[in-house]
Amino acid sequence: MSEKPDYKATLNLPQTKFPMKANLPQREPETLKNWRDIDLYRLIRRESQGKPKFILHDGPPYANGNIHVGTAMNKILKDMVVKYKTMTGFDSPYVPGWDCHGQPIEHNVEKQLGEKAKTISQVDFRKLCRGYALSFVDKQREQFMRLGASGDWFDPYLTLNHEYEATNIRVFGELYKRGFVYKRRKPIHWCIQDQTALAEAEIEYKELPSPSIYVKFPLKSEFELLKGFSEPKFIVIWTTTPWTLPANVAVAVHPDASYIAVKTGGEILIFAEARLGEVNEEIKLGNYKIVARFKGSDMEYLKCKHPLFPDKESVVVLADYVGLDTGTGAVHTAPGHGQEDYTTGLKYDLPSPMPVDATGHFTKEAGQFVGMRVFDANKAIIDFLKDKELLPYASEITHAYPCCWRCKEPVIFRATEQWFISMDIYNLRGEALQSVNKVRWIPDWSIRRITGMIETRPDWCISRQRYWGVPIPVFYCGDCQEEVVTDETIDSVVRLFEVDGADAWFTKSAEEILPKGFSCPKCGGKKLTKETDIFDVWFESGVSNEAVLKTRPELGWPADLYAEGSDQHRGWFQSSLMTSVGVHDRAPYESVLTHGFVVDGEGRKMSKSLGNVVDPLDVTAKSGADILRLWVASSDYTVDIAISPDILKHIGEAYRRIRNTFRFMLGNIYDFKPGRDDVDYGQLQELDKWALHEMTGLLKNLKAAYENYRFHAVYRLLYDFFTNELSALYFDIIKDRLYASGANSVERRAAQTVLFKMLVTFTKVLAPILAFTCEEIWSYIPEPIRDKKSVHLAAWPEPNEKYINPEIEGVWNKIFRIRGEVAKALEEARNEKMIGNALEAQVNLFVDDSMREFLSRYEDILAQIMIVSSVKLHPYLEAPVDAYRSELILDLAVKVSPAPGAKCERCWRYEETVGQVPQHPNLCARCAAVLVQV
RNA sequence: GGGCCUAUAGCUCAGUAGGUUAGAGCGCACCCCUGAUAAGGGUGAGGUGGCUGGUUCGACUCCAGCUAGGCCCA
Repeated sequence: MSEKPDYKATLNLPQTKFPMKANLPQREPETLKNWRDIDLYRLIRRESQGKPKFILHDGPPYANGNIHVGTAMNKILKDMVVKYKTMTGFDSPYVPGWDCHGQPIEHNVEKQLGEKAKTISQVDFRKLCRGYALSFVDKQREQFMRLGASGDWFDPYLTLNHEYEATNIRVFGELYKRGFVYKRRKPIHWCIQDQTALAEAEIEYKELPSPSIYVKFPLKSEFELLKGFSEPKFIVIWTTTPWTLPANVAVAVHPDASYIAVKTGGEILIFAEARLGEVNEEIKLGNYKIVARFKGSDMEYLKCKHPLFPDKESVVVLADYVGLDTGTGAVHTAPGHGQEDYTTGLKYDLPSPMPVDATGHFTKEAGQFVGMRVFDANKAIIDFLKDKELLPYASEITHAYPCCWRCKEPVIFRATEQWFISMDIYNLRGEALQSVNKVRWIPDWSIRRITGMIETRPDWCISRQRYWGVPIPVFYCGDCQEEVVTDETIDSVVRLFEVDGADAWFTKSAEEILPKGFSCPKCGGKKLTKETDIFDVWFESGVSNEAVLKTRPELGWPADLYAEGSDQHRGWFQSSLMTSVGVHDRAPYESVLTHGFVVDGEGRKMSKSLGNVVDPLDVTAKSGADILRLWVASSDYTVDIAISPDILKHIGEAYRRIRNTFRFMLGNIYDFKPGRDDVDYGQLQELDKWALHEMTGLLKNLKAAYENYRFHAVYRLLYDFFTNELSALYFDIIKDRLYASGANSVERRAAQTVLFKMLVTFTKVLAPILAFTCEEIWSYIPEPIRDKKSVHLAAWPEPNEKYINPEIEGVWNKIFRIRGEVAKALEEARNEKMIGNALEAQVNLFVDDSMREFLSRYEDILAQIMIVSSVKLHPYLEAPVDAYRSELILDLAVKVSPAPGAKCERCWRYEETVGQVPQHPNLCARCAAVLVQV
């Protein structure tokens, strides 16, 4: 029985326990547990001590619901920044935060309470809100941590913390002192049933009938363009809310629209020309004549008599929003009853009467209509107008009308006193714009957006009529009604909140809060009352730079970076800017990075109704957080980024490619001991030097990409390198050396030296992205190199200039170009069934003299590089007609022929040296020598 | 309706300051290998550059309009 020697066993084949299958959903939680066990975050803090700071300040997500793919992406992005900065020598603490107050939480707690919501005390209600918010902080914390984000998760900042709440007061006090704060009436949605203000999200629209009437406003001013007519003149308006007429102060017309004066039956009516047809149908103009035609702007500042109160006036104003699709092109304007009217009122400095009380009844300001409920007053007003012959048309229409989410009754717009931060009194707008210019905005169009928004934004309304939030710390004198805000009052509230939190505002009286014997600075009154409004939550999150960056010793102000979605140009970027500029005259950040929104594969936003929602928890559970992280890294976040099952599938495939590349490196260094087996640079083969050169160039590009937060460039650079330079070239070529050469031979150790360097380098360089996988790989790296407990503690691999070798790059680019052409020729030979494995081939290269001279220097390794058994050089002119002719390289022909010699049973190359060594008749000389040595 | 932004192969991305047949990787097809093996290698087929006009000798690249989509306003 002749047994063939088992030559396979004599090869140095890869060995590693690093599994090919990632099994991330199981493995990642183990890694997380390990990080927790060693308290990685503290370890990093300790090792970073004394290094320069890099502060990425976390924008607080709202403590409500589960995280979604957008928030997940945001946290991953931030984590990649922090991990990178940490590795590159910065002390980069990350303190996550949560926005814990506000209407949505209040709303959900109310829903849970049901009927009980109406009887529960304010203090008890706030307790429930707090519990609700904290429960979601817990939930989201787990979810964020699962993504691999490193941070001070168990000591986050919460806007409901006492000290944080106190900061609001301090900042408000400062802004007040500097004169930015003022009070003014502004219309808001108001439910007259529940007697409460409503947020936009608490409004439901229902189809309801409303009166539809035309009202004639008698023209009081002399109108130049109608000078020749003695008839009474009227501007005709259309409205569906007659009850708002008592608050009328103006009639708005479109500046550019054409208006006409129509003479009919002894009077002249003015309305938009475009509306003539319908107006005629509705008020039956009869025998009419157009006596004048003019632009809306011609009527500006004309005065009308108020149709209900003859001693009052209504002025004609211009407004772009006046539409010509319905009505008369003239709009009754009551600044207290509508958003647009309010804006127009501000522009023209109109008074803003509010003749409606909180219960929806007219006050005495409404004259003869006093005491009526607004919706009931419609009829009375219509009758009154009919009586005065100011009502040319009355009917009814059905349209979408806003209703209260809770009681389902129609709501009204009602002006109430609100607190504002002025953009212009002390030029906060201008200061903010200047500050913006000193900030680095990424991407660069971001500055256009923030600038445009600041230029046009209205004053900031910081008050809400709510329970769940931080009270606005203002007192009122019971005697002179004056608002009282002094250093003293602010200090006492700050101290109170620091100890007892904002709840104390609701449990203590003004007297208890204020210092003993405090009296009104103006009149000396002693009976003070408290403001009932609370802060807009944007004000709260806006002061985070003050409450967090300035108070936590490990942080610093201003932040180096804010990184949020592009919606925050209006939100947090701005609220933070305004509070900071208002108090410190500069932005709270040095740079701001903004990313787009997550959309589906078609670029559409995610919505339940479209059924295209991707749940990050789902992805993590099924594929792993590293898949999600790789997806984030692979996407260009400066625009909207897409996610879909299909995209995730591709990411999964890319992940496997990356993982296998590492597995190859790990598998081939199993017997390599750094410090013992390293080969000096000078002893490396040229190909090895080429690999190090390429790696060094890559490292430089990677650093530049990371520095500019261009993670998708990092991903692409690495992925392409793994595929093109490593898998297809370097790895493929060195396999022969690694497997077949003597285990301790220089050529094998040389390749291992390079592999080892690459392994360590790439593990580090990918760690900010594949946080889990790189940690896993790290645990497989031999001890002396793995001096840190975690790859995230490791120092960034800086490029080694020694490896830069442009000459080698030139040479090998040339060789690889030829290799590419050889591959094509081999493919043809394969298709012709001449060969299968390329090792069955001999490659005959027909090249011109200079090329031949160049290649002859590499003649003995060309076969190895082409991964064929033999390469022979010939003059180009000798190329046979059936040779493959290159289209890429001038004067290059390739003729593939069967390799001479016999197949070595160990290395599978066809060698004429097979059989030279008698003990191993089936081996080539090289392999035989290896075995003899052993 | 307004502001900012996007639109290059099925997917993710490159494309320098307008200039030869628009690139890469993945995926796909076919082939090889079976000593990276639920791996690896090779070859190849895929693009009216959202659409319509304009400027130019020449436009994916500049301008205008339109369409689709995103964020923020109204």
